[in-house]
Amino acid sequence: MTARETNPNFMNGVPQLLILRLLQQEEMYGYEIVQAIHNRTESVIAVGEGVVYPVLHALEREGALKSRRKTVNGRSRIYYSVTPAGSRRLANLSEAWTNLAAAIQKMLTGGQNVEAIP
Amino acid sequence: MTARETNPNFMNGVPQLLILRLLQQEEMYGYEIVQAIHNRTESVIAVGEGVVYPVLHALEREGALKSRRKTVNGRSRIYYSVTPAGSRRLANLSEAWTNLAAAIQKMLTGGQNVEAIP
DNA sequence: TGCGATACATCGAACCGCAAGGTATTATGA
DNA sequence: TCATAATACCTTGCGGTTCGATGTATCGCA
Repeated sequence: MTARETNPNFMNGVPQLLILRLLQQEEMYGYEIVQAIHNRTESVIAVGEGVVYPVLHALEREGALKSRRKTVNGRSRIYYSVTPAGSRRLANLSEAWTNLAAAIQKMLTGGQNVEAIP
Repeated sequence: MTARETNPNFMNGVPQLLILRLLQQEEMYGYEIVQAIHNRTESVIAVGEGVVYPVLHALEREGALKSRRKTVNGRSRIYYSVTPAGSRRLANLSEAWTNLAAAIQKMLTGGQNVEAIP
């Protein structure tokens, strides 16, 4: 085997994925996202604000999210929602994750070798 | 919320998990593991030797693996197999992964909020 | 005899996620 | 009333993983 291609950091970008998914369902602000992930995964996943905010900024910079300022009860919030580009991004990440999870699951539960490709 | 607990690097240790799983099924050596992961996941996951060897060394150092030298066709190979401690480790990692994957899958496919805990 | 595959190994760079810290406002409650 | 907790935003340094490149040596085959 001369070509040695591996996958660049195949595990990364899960916070990205979750955030995009949440925002596709519903407009949300940073602090709310932190809690939403905590609640909806029943504490299995708990990302802090130090993860969420940088991701939001990066995604907006890349055009996957758009934001609008809104003041509620004297509290200034920045609501984010996905753009069409973000929606496409979500679809890609989502599929990649599904493939990955399936592959791992298969290794964990599955038996021996895959049949050799003919 | 004063207590801000998150999960320490929840995505890491997948190579560990896969390697332990392979070795539980069958004694293998490093170079073989690299290809086995490649083959059995149908190239969805491709970890290089630079990932596998350090993990093997670390796991052995921690007592999760044991090794024996063996020469086949004039080629010196180091075969690894899991110890009881390694088996326990595998069980833990495996369960953690399953929970994680389930939580993410639920967010990706699921609808809205989880019902509030009564 | 020279190239590709086998088989081991290490190291630096890159990257990500985490904890911790910082600001400011509003609500709670002692 | 005055500290504390919760809301809401944000940045930065650290640590740990993973990746890619590189190195060595042997074997088989053309």
